[in-house]
Amino acid sequence: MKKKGNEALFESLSKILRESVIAVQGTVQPNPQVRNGWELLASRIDVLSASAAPLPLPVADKVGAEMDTRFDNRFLDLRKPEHRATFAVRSAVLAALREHLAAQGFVEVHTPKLAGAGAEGGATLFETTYFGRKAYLSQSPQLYKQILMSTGLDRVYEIAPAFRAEPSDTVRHVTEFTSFDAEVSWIENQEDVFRLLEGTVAHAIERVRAEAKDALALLHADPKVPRLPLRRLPYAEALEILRSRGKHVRDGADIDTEGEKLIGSALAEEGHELYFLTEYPTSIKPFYIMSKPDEPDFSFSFDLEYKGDEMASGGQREHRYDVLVAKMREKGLNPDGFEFYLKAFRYGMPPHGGWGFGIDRFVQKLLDLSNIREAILFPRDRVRLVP
RNA sequence: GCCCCGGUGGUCUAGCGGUCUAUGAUCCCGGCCUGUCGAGCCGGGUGCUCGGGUUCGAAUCCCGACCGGGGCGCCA
Repeated sequence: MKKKGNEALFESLSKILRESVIAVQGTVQPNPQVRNGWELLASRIDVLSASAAPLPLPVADKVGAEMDTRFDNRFLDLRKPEHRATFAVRSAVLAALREHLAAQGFVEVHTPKLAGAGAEGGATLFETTYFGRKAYLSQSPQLYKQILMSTGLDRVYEIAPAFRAEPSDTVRHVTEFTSFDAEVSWIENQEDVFRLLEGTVAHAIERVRAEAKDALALLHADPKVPRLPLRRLPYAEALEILRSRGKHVRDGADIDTEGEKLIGSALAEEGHELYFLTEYPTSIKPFYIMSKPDEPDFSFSFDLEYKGDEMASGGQREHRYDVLVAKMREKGLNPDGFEFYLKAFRYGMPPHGGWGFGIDRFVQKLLDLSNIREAILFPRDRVRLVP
């Protein structure tokens, strides 16, 4: 826009406030001085929607903004291309998961998010009312996807919100997250589950690299495609690694965050960003996980770790009715409250296994985002319920 | 919930007992300049989270509330 030639138009242009929505009519012509090689010589400018000032959040300015300010004004925050890029990547991840699992014969399902009873007991549930009755927001599709294993829908997955009323205040927890769950029948053993999960994750990273190049460049991210099979690190070996690094974890106890990070850096030194931590003690896993027949204190369970953070947990499920009921009692749960679930095990249930995988966390680690909230459009945490 | 750190114009910051009628940037307003830039220059505008206390004097020190950041627990 030049002042000489059309002073009135220049004047009106200079009155337009930042972030206004405008329509410009004019001539496009090449110009080597301009970044993209083209410039638009305006002959007419219409303001379709004027912006107010000052902006509650800088968009094109030199100054930054704190996370809280950003999430209070997410619509403006997302006008920054590098913030939008995260969601292009997230979308590519989701497309890749669906594409890959469809090719493996999976069916995408949806299970209820309103439930009459707590799924696994212990976990903190959001309570709500349902026509005068108590109801809860689902914290996991676990029991439903297992029920489906008795139906002939042998391979299912679900990508849906999950709710946890745990007051966790960390960069990797939110109260509403997107869970990618899968469950597979007729498995031989856990290896079948490992292969499916690692193949799916590797495919997702490959596809993001291929299809979200611009977004990755904006985010200065360069995720590595893992070599398969991923390292399987049994719990007992993990404890040894910790001991060799001066950290003692009692055999049978859970590995705390510090330990998890130590193992993460140990395996990173061996070149493993992604790996399975396997065969956890039975005592720290839920009732539906199958114990090892030869060492019942340990289980056919696993976590998938990525850059020292937990992405998924899963395992082979206990499909034998009597054993399952006994395990519930051992964990202090009353089987009567789970009749809707147990019923499905009484009339023929194939051996099966699966996982629950955190999409938001995966996008966070994939892009090395410092906070999981960055990977969510409108995050929900202990204090944030708006917008 | 516990531990550590912090709350200064719309936004992001400097200041950490008097020299603060508070720094710089951004933004907005006015002016100048300008062929490429989240351009530049000049002038103006907007602020110490709230409530107590200490002190001759508090943005600055103490206590509390509220809010935020990080860590832990827990997990996806």
